[in-house]
Amino acid sequence: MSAGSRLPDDVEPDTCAAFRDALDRVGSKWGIAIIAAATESPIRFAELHRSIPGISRRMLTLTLRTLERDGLITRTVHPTVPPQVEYTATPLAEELFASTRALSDWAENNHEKVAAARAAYDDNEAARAR
Amino acid sequence: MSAGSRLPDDVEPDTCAAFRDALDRVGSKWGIAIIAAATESPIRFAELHRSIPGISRRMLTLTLRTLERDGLITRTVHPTVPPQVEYTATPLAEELFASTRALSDWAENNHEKVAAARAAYDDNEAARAR
DNA sequence: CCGTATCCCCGACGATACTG
DNA sequence: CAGTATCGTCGGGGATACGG
Repeated sequence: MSAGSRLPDDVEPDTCAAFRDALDRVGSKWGIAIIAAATESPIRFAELHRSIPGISRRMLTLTLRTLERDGLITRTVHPTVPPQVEYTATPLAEELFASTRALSDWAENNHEKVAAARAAYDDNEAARAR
Repeated sequence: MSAGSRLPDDVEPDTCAAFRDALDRVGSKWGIAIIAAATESPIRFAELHRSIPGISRRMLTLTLRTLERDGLITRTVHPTVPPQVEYTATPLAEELFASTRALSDWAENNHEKVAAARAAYDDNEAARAR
């Protein structure tokens, strides 16, 4: 975009800014799990709560609200007794979820390499401490 | 892996666990920016500090250590006076960075949709409050 | 030039109890 | 069933100052 600069090349701020932006949408502790659970079939609050181990009702509510606000989740209230509420991931969320795959795959494929690097690093540290 | 269950289909925990795992590596505030700045050419501490606006020396050091520990950044000390240290992203980090692209692209392409969704939601909220 | 050491703040998250 | 209210914790990250 810019003409050449003399510096060794500046960082592209746009790319990593966009990444941070994505994280603001889906980087929270439960965001992705909720979207994953709500893709392709509507799911009720209690089901959601059951299918995501460890989440509290509070965080479920909060995260759902954020996702809804960002247009990633649709909330449908059926005025029955007892009340019934269904959540569905929007197409936007499904695209987002798909874009997540590359990163997940990387993590899955390279988890061991990272673990090995850590072990080596920590070993070195321990040795240095002696 | 498991035989079929009767439930409406449980979430795949592996996928989103892997995503969370990736975030543990590169989800910190400055992680990606540092990797981006250190790809394809070694870069010195001070240069890094200059090319990433807003980062403190403290966070630069801390994040670099984590990345180094995970095998994503290589640290090379040249024993000169004054001291000179160069950081380079490893091939592993470059793969990781590449896997980041899909998400960044999504954010760039859909930023406006999200903004619109927010505006609509907040409008609704404001109306409901009256 | 390349970091470390301290102190502090704030927002994400969890636990628990209550409500329509 | 589907939330809300309140309180407390914990750690990431910023400001500042010092050291090799």
